[in-house]
Amino acid sequence: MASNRPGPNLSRIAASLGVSVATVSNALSGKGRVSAELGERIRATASALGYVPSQAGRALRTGRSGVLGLVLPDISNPLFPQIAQAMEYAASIAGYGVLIADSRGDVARQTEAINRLLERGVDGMIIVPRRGTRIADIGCPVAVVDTPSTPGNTVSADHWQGGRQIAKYLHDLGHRDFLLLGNNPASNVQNDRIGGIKSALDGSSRVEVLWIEKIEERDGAGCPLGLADKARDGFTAFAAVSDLPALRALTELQRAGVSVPGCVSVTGFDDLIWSPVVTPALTTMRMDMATIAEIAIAALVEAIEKRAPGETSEDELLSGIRRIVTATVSRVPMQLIVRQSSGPAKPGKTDPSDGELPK
Amino acid sequence: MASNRPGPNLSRIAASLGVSVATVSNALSGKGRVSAELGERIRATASALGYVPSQAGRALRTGRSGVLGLVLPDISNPLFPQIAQAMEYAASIAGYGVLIADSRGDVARQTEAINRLLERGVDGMIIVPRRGTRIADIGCPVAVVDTPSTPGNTVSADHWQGGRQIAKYLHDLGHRDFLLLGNNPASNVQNDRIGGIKSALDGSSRVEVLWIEKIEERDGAGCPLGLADKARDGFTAFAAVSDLPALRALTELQRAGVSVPGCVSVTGFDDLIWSPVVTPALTTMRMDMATIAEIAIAALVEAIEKRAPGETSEDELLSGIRRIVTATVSRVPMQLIVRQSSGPAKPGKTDPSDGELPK
DNA sequence: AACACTTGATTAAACGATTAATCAGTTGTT
DNA sequence: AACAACTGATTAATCGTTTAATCAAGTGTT
Repeated sequence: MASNRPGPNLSRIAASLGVSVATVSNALSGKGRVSAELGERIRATASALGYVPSQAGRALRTGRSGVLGLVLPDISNPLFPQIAQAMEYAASIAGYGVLIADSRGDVARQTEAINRLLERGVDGMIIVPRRGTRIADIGCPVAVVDTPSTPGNTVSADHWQGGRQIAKYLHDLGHRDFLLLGNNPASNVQNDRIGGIKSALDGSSRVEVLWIEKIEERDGAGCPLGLADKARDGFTAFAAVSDLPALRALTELQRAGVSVPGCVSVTGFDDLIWSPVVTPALTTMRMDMATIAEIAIAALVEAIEKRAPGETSEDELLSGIRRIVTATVSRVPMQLIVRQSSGPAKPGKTDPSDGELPK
Repeated sequence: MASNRPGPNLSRIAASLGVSVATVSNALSGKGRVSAELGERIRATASALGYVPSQAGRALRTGRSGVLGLVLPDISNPLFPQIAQAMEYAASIAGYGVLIADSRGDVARQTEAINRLLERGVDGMIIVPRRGTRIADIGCPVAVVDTPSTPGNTVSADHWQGGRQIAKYLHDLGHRDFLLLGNNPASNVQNDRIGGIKSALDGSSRVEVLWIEKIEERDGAGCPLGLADKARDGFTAFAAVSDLPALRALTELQRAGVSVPGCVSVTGFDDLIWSPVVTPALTTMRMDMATIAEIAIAALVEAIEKRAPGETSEDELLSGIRRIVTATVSRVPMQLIVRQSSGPAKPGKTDPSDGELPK
């Protein structure tokens, strides 16, 4: 009997005040011409009746759903909570909802996930690409959050600068022998971080890079990385390009009796959930996700809302080239978080028996 | 000039075949009466033109958006990637999209987040409540994923059984002195896990519970938990109710020179991302998120789709009481993942110098 | 041949909001 | 006084889909 959608609609408000729906719509959107007095009365009864505009009706008419898609091809990424939280917050401030899409780590299914979002009529998408995948042209504005060195990147943390900063910090502590730990050399983010670290270290330092996935291909997943041997070889700074390999390094070294930070220092990137609670707590570089999300969403929303209906001519021109939005600020500085896993480099050979600073 | 939504709509297909839109709609949905031959022709041209139905139009007409809301009040929870991934997958199979909502850990903002979802017209929601928050009646079907002991729980892992299982495993290894590590006693999930563990240990074992947040209230966040002292007191099994405290215990013990699993065993819950890669890799209990998500989504979808339009009478009856959906299977078994952080209990006093099995 | 069914299609009315076009008054200008 | 300009409101069309109601034609029964 009753209408299947709960709550009042525009016409119910209009009827209860004896005015037309158009006037109610105008009053609530503030667009047409409505007298101040009537406008006030309309707003009052609208909120009294608990009016909630129907997104479906609005979407149908305006052609905009008010929803953005968030594509994280590597959803198992421990950064996901941070990203999702920041994006959802920034989007909700801008009046948008966030629809998630997952391609279960499979690069081929990334397209499928994107299509699902398009079918749901998202107005734009935020894509955090997996390992430098290039984003093909899709039918809506896209913000790409990867790394500044990637062509087409909209906004991201300044991974290179982050690398320089952690390198400088360790160098200032006296470290001259750096073992860098990465997962996969195909990752633009990891390469930038490593590039930044290397660029900050002049010829006075020794730098070696260990790619974990390559080692695992040979020795199996979860295999030991032989870091204690590296410590014996004189490496004192174990700088991982993410907190996951940093944690791996920390536990492997600890297990082998190498004291951290007594003998060697271990640092990470991203300030993941566990970094403050492990012992010793992890020194790391944090991304300013809130700012990154804010910029990405703002750029996206601008691209969505500036396109007045019926600009297909210019649109066609753009779509052939790219629909990837740009932002004036595209690199957001990273922040050094100093905790207990890093300390002054011990002069001379590493001695597993010293440096047990308790606490 | 051109229509602002790209791609063809029903009427374009209808026009190009010289039939009515209703016939096209019937053919594509398979609902009305259409001759087999024409139906085939319609489907062919629809896919040839790349027809994608407008969710907005459909939503407006049917009153259903095809979108579910996912509410995770504690989004910084490291389980989030697992949950989001599983839910999104199960939902996409059922033809639904997933809109995320975050209340930034703030219990008060949970209502706000739920309202945002309602305003976007979600057809139902999955709520993973924060620490036993009771879900008030909201305007749509809700699936609650918490713990079987919570009233109103739709489906969840069988945390109690998981506790029994890990306890039995450790007991069989010879452990008799258990230190259980939890974060917060207000969490139903953690209490159930602890309850399960305790229930599996008869009088022959010593069991003590450490609530980390209580210790941190006194000593500050990230403070040492004094676990090495506990090991000295004779505790050999450190069973945490989540992998985060387990990792904390592991690193704190290692740092203090207590060998794991040589001197003591450490176990966790949830099989979080880092569990396989730390040294020693963490023995833990895994939830079957895929199954949980499948059940939750199925129950939700059934509640959504069974409600024929205009059942407000019965609806009113229900809404006053509860709109929380139920599933026939409400507890999903957990799975023991044995890795290297657990081993046989050493008889006699703990000696920090032994048990360095280098794998 | 008159009638009832079935089949295959069309017509038309929603769903709820937005907005261009229009209209009736009122005020202002010359 | 006549006309323009402005104000405050209404009318009506539109977005794309679904679906109940209707209709025309063919089939079968008596």
